[in-house]
Amino acid sequence: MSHCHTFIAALRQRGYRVTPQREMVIETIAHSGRHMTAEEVFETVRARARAVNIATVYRALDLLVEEGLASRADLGGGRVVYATSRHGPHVHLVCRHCGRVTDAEVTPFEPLFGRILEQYGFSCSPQHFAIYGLCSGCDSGGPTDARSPAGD
Amino acid sequence: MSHCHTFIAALRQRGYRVTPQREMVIETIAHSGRHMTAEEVFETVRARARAVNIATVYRALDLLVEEGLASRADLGGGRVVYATSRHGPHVHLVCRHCGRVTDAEVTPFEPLFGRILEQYGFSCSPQHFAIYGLCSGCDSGGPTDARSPAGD
DNA sequence: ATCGCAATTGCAACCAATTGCAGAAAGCGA
DNA sequence: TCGCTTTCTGCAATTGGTTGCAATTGCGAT
Repeated sequence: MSHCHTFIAALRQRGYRVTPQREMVIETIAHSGRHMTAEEVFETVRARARAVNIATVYRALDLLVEEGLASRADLGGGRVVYATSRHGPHVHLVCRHCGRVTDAEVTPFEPLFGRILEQYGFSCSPQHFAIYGLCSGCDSGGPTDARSPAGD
Repeated sequence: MSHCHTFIAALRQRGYRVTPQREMVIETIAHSGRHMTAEEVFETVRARARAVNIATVYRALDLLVEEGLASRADLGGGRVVYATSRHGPHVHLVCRHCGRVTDAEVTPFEPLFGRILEQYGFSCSPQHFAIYGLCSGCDSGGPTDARSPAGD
């Protein structure tokens, strides 16, 4: 189901070496079926082979992203998550109050992205960034920033 | 034009102390009229008072954001920029190839944000994040950048 | 103007992520 | 299967940003 062998074969085919470390990183993100931070990947890999170094995990993830086999999404605030490219594209809605991440369909964004392309010549990559805001729980009660009562 | 005294008065009114460090940070971002990184603010402040510590600049900027007097935009890849709240809201389009930032109007986004609010109960804060993608120069194939930075 | 206290700062330790380098090992050819 | 070459890994040092704490200082009370 997770097609690890596909990713591994892709690496080999492109002249990269297949090492146990890379194999475990691939299996980790492929089996999880969700987005993971590098730290989470590291912990999972380390449960199987304690000697693996975190620098290696970062480098393996970078390689996968570079080769288009995985995607990296920057959720802001230093949170970066990875998933295999088989994890379909979607938009991350990140609550800037509670930090919760909601995955949203890309479809409703497409007309807007088309318009941005027309107007600014800029083609959006929705899976690579996060939309900041407030989720339903935090919007109703919590105080927010973003307003300047002292304006002028 | 930069209304530093307004921000300073706002701080004092809310019970925060007005220190030379905070004053210089406020003046720096208010006078620049653009987005600045913490490092840039630090360098500017340090040109006036060498002894100021960068941790203080970070804390001052955090406070301003917390109090709604400044806005923080996370451009991804660890790039975080600050501006006073007088700098009107807009969306940052960040090219993930050449790194160029284009400021876009918020207006065309609003219907979409309304729809996201309906569907997910999530209210977007467009000035706080960046839209990743490829600018016209990088999208067309050529890695060379030929676009002028659209304001800021 | 001075006092006193709590907020604020500078310092240094800390943390997460990145990088240079020497040794280890993947994978090719023999 | 055995070396050889080149890549890859682990380690340790480094970087950019954050945090705990003692010393400093803004500012209201006196």
